[in-house]
Formats: sequence, C-alpha cells, structure tokens
Amino acid sequence: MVRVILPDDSQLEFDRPVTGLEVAERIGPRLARQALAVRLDGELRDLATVIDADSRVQIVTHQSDPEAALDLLRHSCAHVMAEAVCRLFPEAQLVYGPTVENGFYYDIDLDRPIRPEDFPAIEAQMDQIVQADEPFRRREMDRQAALAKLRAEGNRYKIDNAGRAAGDTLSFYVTGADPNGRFEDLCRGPHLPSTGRIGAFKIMSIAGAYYRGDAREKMLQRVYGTAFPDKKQLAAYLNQLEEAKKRDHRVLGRQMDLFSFQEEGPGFAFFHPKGMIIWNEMVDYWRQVNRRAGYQEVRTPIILNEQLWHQSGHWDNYKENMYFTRIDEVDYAVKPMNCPGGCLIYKNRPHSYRELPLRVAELGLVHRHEASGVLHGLLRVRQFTQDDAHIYCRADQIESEVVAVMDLAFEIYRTFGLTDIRLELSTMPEKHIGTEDIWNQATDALKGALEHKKIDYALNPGDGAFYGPKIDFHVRDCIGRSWQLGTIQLDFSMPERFDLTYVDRDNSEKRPVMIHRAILGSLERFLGILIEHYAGAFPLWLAPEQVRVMPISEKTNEYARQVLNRLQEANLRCTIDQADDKINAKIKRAHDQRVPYMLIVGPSEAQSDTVTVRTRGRKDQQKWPVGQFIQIAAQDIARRRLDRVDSAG
RNA sequence: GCCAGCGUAGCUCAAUGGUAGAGCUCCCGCUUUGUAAGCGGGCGGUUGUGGGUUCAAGUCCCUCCGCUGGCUCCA
Repeated sequence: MVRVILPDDSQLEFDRPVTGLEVAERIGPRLARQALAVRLDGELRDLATVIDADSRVQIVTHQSDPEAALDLLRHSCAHVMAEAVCRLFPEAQLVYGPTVENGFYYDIDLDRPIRPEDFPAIEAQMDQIVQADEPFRRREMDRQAALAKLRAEGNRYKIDNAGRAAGDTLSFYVTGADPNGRFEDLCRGPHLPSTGRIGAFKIMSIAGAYYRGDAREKMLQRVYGTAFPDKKQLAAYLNQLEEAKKRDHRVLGRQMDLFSFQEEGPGFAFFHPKGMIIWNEMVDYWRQVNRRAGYQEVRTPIILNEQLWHQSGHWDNYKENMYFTRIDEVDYAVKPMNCPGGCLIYKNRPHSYRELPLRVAELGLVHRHEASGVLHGLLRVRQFTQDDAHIYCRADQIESEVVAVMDLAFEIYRTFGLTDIRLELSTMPEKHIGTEDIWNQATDALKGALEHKKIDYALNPGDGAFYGPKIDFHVRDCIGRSWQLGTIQLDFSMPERFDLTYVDRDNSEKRPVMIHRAILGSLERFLGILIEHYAGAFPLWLAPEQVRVMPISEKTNEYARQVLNRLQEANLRCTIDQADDKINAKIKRAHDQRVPYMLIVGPSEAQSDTVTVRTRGRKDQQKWPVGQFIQIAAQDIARRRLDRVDSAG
C-alpha cells in the first residue's frame, strides 16, 4: 500500500504504486487536466513518475506553482526547439539547453551558421511537434550503459555532460509516438507530460557562445527562445520589450540631445550641453554629501610614468586593459585606476595616527581598453569618470568605515530614487597580489560589515579586484541587464607596495589599510542608468530644462518674456517657445522633450500676472501667481524632490 | 577579441541588379492661434570606407570602420 500526503496534510491511499497523474486523477479531473509535474517530498519530478513509497506529493500546475511550471515549460520548449533544429540540420550536435530568466537557450554545434531567417522554419517545425502533442518519456540507464550509448553516438559534448552529472543513474528524454522515440536527448529533466502543453513560444535571437564559457574552446551557436503558458502572456512579454526599448538610454540620449558617440572615438562619450547640466547637478550633489561625510577631494594626473604601474601591480595584472604612450623617450601609461596616483599624494608627507581615517575622494578620469564587442552606450565605455575615494585607516577602523560607506551609498541612491539595489561580495581571483592570509582577513572584515548591517548579499567567488575583495552594488537596466554601480574594495597590498605609513601613538611607523570605494561607480554609467530609470523624465532638480514658457500667440510674447526673466532671476533653467505654432504643438513638443513644467500664458494670464501651469505627466493645469510658482519650484529643487513632477521611475 | 545581424537625408524608415523616395526636423511664407502635431513651399544624399563582379550596384562578392544582440571580460 502507498500512502500519499497532500500539501493540506490530507492523505490518500493506493493499493499499488501510482503515477503522479493517477494521484491527480484521484483528487479531481480538473486538476488532472492541469497537472504538469509533481513535487515528491519537495523534489520536482515528471508527472509520470511512479510513486512506490509513502511520500508527500504536490501536483504542480500553473496555478499552484507558477515559477516551477514556467521553468518546466521553457525547459521542455528548449527540447522541442532542439529537435526542430536537428530535423532541419541533421548534422547538428546538441550541447546544453537550460532555462534563463526570460526564456531558454540551446547551445548547438553546427558548422552552418543559423540565421534569423531560419527562425520561421525552426518555429514551423516546433509548431508541428507541439501540435502532435507527443509525450516526453524519461528513460533511465546506469552510468556505464549511458556512457557507452553516448560514445557510440559520438556527441563529445553530451559525453562530457554525462561525465560531470552526479549519481549512478543518467536519464534521457524521448519524444515521439513509437516506443523507441524519434528524438532523444540526455537530460536531467523533469519535463511537461507532453509537447502539447507548451503554450506560446518564440525564437528570439542567435548568438555565439564559447563551449563551457571558455574563450579557448570552440564557439557554439546559442539559440535563444522564450515560452509562456499562452499567447497573451507571450504578447505581453514582447510588448514589455518594446516598451523597454523606448527608455533605452542610447535612444533617449539622442532624442533628448544629451550625449553622442562618434566613429572617431568608439567608447568615448561626447556630452552635449543638456547632458552636462545633468552631469554637473550630479557632481554638485556628490560633492555636497561627500564633504559632509568627511571626505577631502584631490585630483591626480591621467598620464603617469609606466614605472608606477609596475610598482602598483597593474602592469602584471591589468596591462591588457591599459593604454600606453611615450613622452621624450620615456614610457608612460594612461591611468585605468586612480589609486596609485592617490598613494603618491599620501606619501608626499608623513601622517599621524590622529589623521586616520583619512578619506580622500577624487572624480578620476580613467581609461580602460575594453574589448570592442562589449561597448554599450554609456554603460560600458573606454573612458569614464569614477567617483572614487580612498580611505586610509587602521585595521580596527575597517568595519565602521565600510559601514559608513554603505550608509552613504544607500543615501545617495535613495536621493535618485534608486531602491532596487543588489549587493555582491567578491572574493580572491586567480590573478591577485598579497597572501591568502591577508585575503581571508580582508574578506572577513567585509563580511563583518555586511552582517553588522544585516544586509542580504550574494557571494561571487573569485571575482574580487586583483588587490583585494570587494562589495559591489548592482542595479538592473531597463531590459533586465545588471550593471555595477558602487564598489567597496579592501586593500592591504597597495599600502605595502607603496610603503605607506603613519606614525602611531607610540611613535612607531605603522602600515595603514586602504579602502577603495566608488558609489555612483562611473558617472557615465550612472547617468545612463538614470536616463533609463526615469525614462528621460528627470526630476526637477536634474532636468536640463526645468520650465518652458509658452505664449498662446505672438500677442503675449512680451508678457512671456517678462515671466522668463523672473524665472531666470530665480535661477530656474528655462526657455521660451515663441514659435509660430498653436499651443497644441508647443505642448506636444515640450512633452516630447520631457520638460517638467509648461507655463502657458495668454492675454488672461498677462492681465492677472499669473501663469497656467501644466505639469509633465498630467493633463490638468492650474493658474498660479508667477511668484508662487517660482517659490514652489525653487523649494522642490533645493530639496531634490522626486515626486511632484512625474518621474517615470 | 569571437559568433550572428545591421549601416540609405540631422532623426525614423522606403526603394524585383535598371532615373535614390516619404514623414518628422530645419529654413521661408500664410495663419495670430487656449491645452499632446494648422496649411503651403523649399533646403537636404558620391547610399559607412576601399576594392571587385556586371552594359548597369543602395541591392551581389571581398577588405576595413562603426553599431546592435550575445559570448569572454568589466565601473
């Protein structure tokens, strides 16, 4: 007898082993129709799995367990796509086909390139397979037999996969009506009961991907697809992608005339006047809070003697990313980081323990030779400005300093309305300087700070800077890609290399610890993220143009100019639209340019010394005395208020 | 850097290997405008670069440059 315990703790009894489907049928026909898989004692398994011992069973449906159901669906769809590709290209070798955040991909080794124009043919084959509603059948073999079978078939990737799979039993999935199946793939599973349960799918893109992510390995073809329970959800997802494209900072940057890139300087941004306004507002704010947090500011040269970079370790660990030049027969390097220059300032005079922690900030312009294929608008460039700082302190001050930097970072992010931030702790990479002991000590200090703050974080092993472990702050762009903003890096090595010292209370020379930190990260990247975050609708304090005065006709141009003067005297960034257009056209233009406030003036306003205020993102408008409008706007700017005008974030 | 795709007017996009075109922007008129695009006219191109195939190339082939999506890498 088999006893099955359901999630509500009720029990079902069967006089023989049963499948998940039979359990669902016993509960009800509707559940049986919706059932996609089972959780056996919490573990996700095929619906056809035979339950031969007492266990807890949960029937997985789109309703009961949407995440697992979607994952099953997508993974099964990856198989269907793989089969479709193999039908069209029998010489294709399948490699690996997992689900990813918004769909799935399958890596395929095929000498003929798969092109976007092949997608309809692949999708047509997939349609056939789905229409046929064929069962996915699991076939288990012991490891020896499975390996023998795979060797006979000669797919080196699957042999490799099988070799790395855990356990003594390997599984294959078969689709196709006849018992031997038509299509079979080594796979851990589980799957949907049958191909017909895949709702709506679409092949999205094709990309090269190195086998096992190793650039020395063969480049495979990675076909990306997505799938949803029904057409409506697929359409909603595609629509969401379209919407995301509209807030892409590269599109908005051009439309709003904020910045540009030119062929003459790939990866080097050109900032236009409106972009510079936002930039300068960011910097003003940054200076203000950093000063308050006890930072001093310095500025170090962009080009420094190559010898310095040997001393710092950058030559050995970072030279692939550096630019070099010669001046008067002497070798120089363009700085990729600010720390060595900062160390030279520190060394310029002796320091007392009384000065520590010494917090030194720098808006440092760095150059890094990034691979051409990774450049991406403002988010990945070859020249950028870090809001860097180096904190020189004693070991016992590390934790409180790191905590203070985290507090400062969250305060700054909050000012910009960024609240969806993820933290990562990165540990010692292969290429590094300093002993393992020092690394452990530094890593523990960072962990201590995180735990002290009770902040959730992900561990990112082996991803630290070459000189120390780090805590990174990440935020997502509008299409879901994650970008690093701030970073806090602990460094015991640079002080050693540069022989940095301070004189302690007992008159002995001691070695300070260095904390490298950036909060905005790169001003370029941060601006890019902000553009996407606000969808171009910047809050008043950041908006390149804060107010636009719009006369109804030429008859009120004179009054409009008087209003403009008063706005200018109040330091508001404002323009006047005197074009020979109807007010509708002016409003449309101002909306397109995302101007926060439109002040509409006609004869009636001129008579009463008022303006009709139309606020971005709203249709209603109010008539206000000019002075009152100026007062409210000035106050919102001073407070860096985010919410009075609609910011799309 | 690697794989695939793309590159036509300032912008968004058309053009079976056969005379490069539209809308918007911009300029000039008309209109004097009341809450998300008034009307008319005009300017604007050696089709990213260099080569090749062809009677003929925006279109086909090759080189280089740039961009897009991934991969490796990274703030």
